[in-house]
Amino acid sequence: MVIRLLLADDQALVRGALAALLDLERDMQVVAQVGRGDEVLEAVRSTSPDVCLLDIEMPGRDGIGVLEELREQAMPTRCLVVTTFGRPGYLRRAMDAGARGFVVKDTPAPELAEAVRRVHAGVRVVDPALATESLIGGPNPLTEREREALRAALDGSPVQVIAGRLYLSPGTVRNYLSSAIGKTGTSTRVEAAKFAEDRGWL
Amino acid sequence: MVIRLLLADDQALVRGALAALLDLERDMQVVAQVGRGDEVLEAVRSTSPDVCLLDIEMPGRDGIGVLEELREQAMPTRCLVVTTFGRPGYLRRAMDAGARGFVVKDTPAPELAEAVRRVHAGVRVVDPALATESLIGGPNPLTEREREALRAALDGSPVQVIAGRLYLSPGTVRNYLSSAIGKTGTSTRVEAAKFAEDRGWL
DNA sequence: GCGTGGCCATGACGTCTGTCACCGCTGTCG
DNA sequence: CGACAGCGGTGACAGACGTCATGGCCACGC
Repeated sequence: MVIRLLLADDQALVRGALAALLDLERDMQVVAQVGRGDEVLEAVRSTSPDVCLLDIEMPGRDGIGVLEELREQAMPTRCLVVTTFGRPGYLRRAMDAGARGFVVKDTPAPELAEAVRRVHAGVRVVDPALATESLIGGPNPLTEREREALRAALDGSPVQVIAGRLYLSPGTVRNYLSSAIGKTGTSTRVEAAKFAEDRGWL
Repeated sequence: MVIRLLLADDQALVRGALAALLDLERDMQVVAQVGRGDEVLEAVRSTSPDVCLLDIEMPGRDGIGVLEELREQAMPTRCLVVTTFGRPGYLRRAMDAGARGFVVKDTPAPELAEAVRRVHAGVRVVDPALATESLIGGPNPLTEREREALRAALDGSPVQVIAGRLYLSPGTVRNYLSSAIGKTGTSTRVEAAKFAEDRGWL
């Protein structure tokens, strides 16, 4: 009656350390570890774990994408997202994408095992502090196009380059960015992009 | 004859997991864990560990600052920096600040214990891939003022704001940023700032 | 049917940005 | 001493940026 676990985290050290920690629990067993998002599905297929621990930021495919992929394939595995600092927007998107739990790596270690047990039992687990932060942050006011423009503006690229990446006219891009600047209460597109990114709006 | 360890990492889960991993080694014992940079010195004083594992990004005081502090206080502890993805500039600055080793969290777990042993034995340990990356990155071509201007430009602030923070004329700031843009081969200040940050030039 | 809102675009406007030339001042090194 | 590099500033200029008004197109809801 052990809970079979899969760990997905790009940092090998963290992954191995988490495995060591969870393997100490008598009712848990780590049956697979992967370092890339696009390796999760295959690992789930071959080992059929009870619970997946997913990081958000991974090469290959990010945690949100993995959740969507697992749901599309109707895999019975329940997923607990374990990620670095709480971007409230990630919480919303992760739960929408099918996550059964969401905790940050800053939580005390003993709580993780308990969160795994609750997820395995079918209970949804969300870090309470994150949940409140997510509510006060409010919903995402940006349109899809505004988000795309902001994502492309994150690195400071000129409007012409952004327009090229989005196959849009430079004027249109400037309009979207101007709108996003207004909605975020900032004064430059880079500030708006960072503001939105911090809230997980991108 | 066990190696006494102190762990400093802001993510409680990672910290606890690393402790679990390293405590499995017969010749190691974790004697202290802290989650903030400004708690390291006191912990070192009270537990006098043989080796410190330091993260770079921590609240309170970053890893580089901790290294400088420990050296100022002439603490005999040897420090191994264990951080997320390799910013070559961090490597250089960490070693200059007194680190005895530098590895990324992406390294295979078994190598960490070995790195700890080598640091404890007085050998300097540097991830080979990072060392080469640090060399090809070349030296930092930016002047002190250019770095300050870039740091203040990282969030996309307008020149006026940057000038206010640096107590400089807007024109001067523009000149520094223009110079930095030229040196980095970029075309906007935000791109230049990100470019420099990636190389640890800030 | 008609208002609403997102999408895409254009044009005009004023401001900000990036570049360049040039100034003086301070050190430092041959 | 003169050459040189960094620091701080000014002025001018082309181009980029942010704002606004306006237009057409489409989908949705009352």
